[in-house]
Amino acid sequence: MTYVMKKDGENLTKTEQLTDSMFYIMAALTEPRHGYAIMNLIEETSEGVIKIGPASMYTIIKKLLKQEWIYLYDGSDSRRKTYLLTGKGKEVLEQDLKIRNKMIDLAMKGLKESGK
Amino acid sequence: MTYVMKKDGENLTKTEQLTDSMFYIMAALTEPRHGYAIMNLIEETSEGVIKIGPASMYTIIKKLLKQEWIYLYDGSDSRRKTYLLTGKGKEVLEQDLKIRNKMIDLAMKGLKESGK
DNA sequence: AGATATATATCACTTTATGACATATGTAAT
DNA sequence: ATTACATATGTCATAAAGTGATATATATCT
Repeated sequence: MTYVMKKDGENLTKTEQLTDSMFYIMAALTEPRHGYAIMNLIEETSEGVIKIGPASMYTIIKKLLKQEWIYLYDGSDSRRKTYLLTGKGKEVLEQDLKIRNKMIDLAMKGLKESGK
Repeated sequence: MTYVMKKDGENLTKTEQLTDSMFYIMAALTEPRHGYAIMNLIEETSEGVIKIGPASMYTIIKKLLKQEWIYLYDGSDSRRKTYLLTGKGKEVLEQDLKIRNKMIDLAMKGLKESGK
């Protein structure tokens, strides 16, 4: 997702789909969580299928911060860094979700009709 | 998805999540389609957000054939190569869908509760 | 005949993801 | 107080995945 300024100054959002890993992490950051907790949440939610290791986790967090889709929510605990979605981050996640749902509908409709 | 043979000979499926692109293409192959048609379907379904170019398309088709998740459905037309999910492919897609839905639920529940 | 849309394919390059490792703190048991 | 383990963050080199540009050929339309 990048924000492009049109000639007339109106903001238009040029949409790009999130990668899987970015989506998972942002999905977890609708409420304040720190990296380690996000890793566990994703693993639990996916029944152990999706595992985001520390390398992926902290690489992606850095990227999301840079985009300003998440922010450092509470640095009070020096050991745990807690993050949360920004307003822009929520918008990006919502837009992504919309497309993800469309693709899932396509797959589910197709499987149903192929009589599985 | 890889199939692992247990000591007792029972088949157990060790699950791995599909990449986005693999998922999109497999979602399109619940009915017979050729590469070019898949590209268009994905672009249309996603309202132009997701674009799979020929490089990605044919690279991934090759990979899916190798895994035997799709097969060459009808080579009658020498110009168009039509593909379809195999039984194994359907299973993989269904399993993937299950996890995708769980992650989407997490995101939607979170967004809702964050009062957006 | 020329232009455009359809259709498949490959190559070199970029982007993204990750295993292995390093570091440090909290917590529980001996 | 020491060992051991879970928690927690971080980096680096490499692997995996994705893609823009380009090439080739056929079909369709004017």
